[in-house]
Amino acid sequence: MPKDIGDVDVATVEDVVALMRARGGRATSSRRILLEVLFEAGNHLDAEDIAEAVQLRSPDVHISTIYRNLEELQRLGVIVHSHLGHGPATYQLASLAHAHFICERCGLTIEAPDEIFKGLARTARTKLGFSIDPRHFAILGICAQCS
Amino acid sequence: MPKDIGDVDVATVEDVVALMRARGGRATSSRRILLEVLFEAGNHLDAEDIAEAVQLRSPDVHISTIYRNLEELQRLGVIVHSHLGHGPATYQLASLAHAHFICERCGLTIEAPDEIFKGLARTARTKLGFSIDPRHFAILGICAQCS
DNA sequence: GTGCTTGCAAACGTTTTGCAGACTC
DNA sequence: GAGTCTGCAAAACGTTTGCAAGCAC
Repeated sequence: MPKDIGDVDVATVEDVVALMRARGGRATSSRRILLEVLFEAGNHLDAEDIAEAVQLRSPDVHISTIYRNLEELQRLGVIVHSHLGHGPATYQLASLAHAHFICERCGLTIEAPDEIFKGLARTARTKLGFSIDPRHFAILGICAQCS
Repeated sequence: MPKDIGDVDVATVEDVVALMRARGGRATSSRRILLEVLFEAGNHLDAEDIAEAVQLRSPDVHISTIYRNLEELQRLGVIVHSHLGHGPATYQLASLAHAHFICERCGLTIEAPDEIFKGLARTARTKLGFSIDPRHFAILGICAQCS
């Protein structure tokens, strides 16, 4: 699966900080801590989860700062967000993004390997001229247990 | 593509009203008008669109009544809702539901034919035991014009 | 009359915004 | 010092809920 438009490969917190400074941004400690959390943590973190983790290291970082920095990091292509259901969006490093299957009955979340979309990607491109990126919204359905 | 769990085939407003009464519900005029709107209108109507259309015929119907009735109609399997982007959900008759491809750049919405998902559906079932219903969340990507 | 349904207002959860002060460069 | 970034409060957005009055049966 192709990366999202604008995805950037960055391996460390300092890489991203350098990128932000190169664009005229400042290297603030909220940003560094937010990035540390994103690099260390697992997937499927929503803004609230991230805020809690950041606040363990710096209690006064406000959730609006989290949102503003998440937005900026998306503009830079460092992270992406996805919608796994009706709740809050989840954020992850762009390089780790993947699609999800979610069971409508039990909520089970399966991280879908990219190969599974190869056929659909080819058909959508040849029949509709459309290049899919199946990672933004989850695909609902019924899991093995529930069916 | 299989229908959503609980989908019901109903051809007319009166069919649905009869169904609701059979379950102990009342045949109110807000409900009839809401159903008329759903049967007459095109796809991709959000709650606000529906409320406006209903209010042309009965100005005092409140949007909370619209939401309550939409929810009940979903419980009965008469309609489904889908998420085409970051805005409000859209509602349609379950029998007309279909998947969507949406361009991340220009917003173009393609109504995806069900056959296009056959391969993915088979792979997901055999590899993951998961039966997909690709109609709830749109699939993002880049359209022919934008790429 | 029973009890489902409605309108209204108020709350909800998530996200965005305006502003004045604080910080980075 | 210029301009970015922050915390806070408040608003925005789509949706849900509590309640008392209204309506279908």
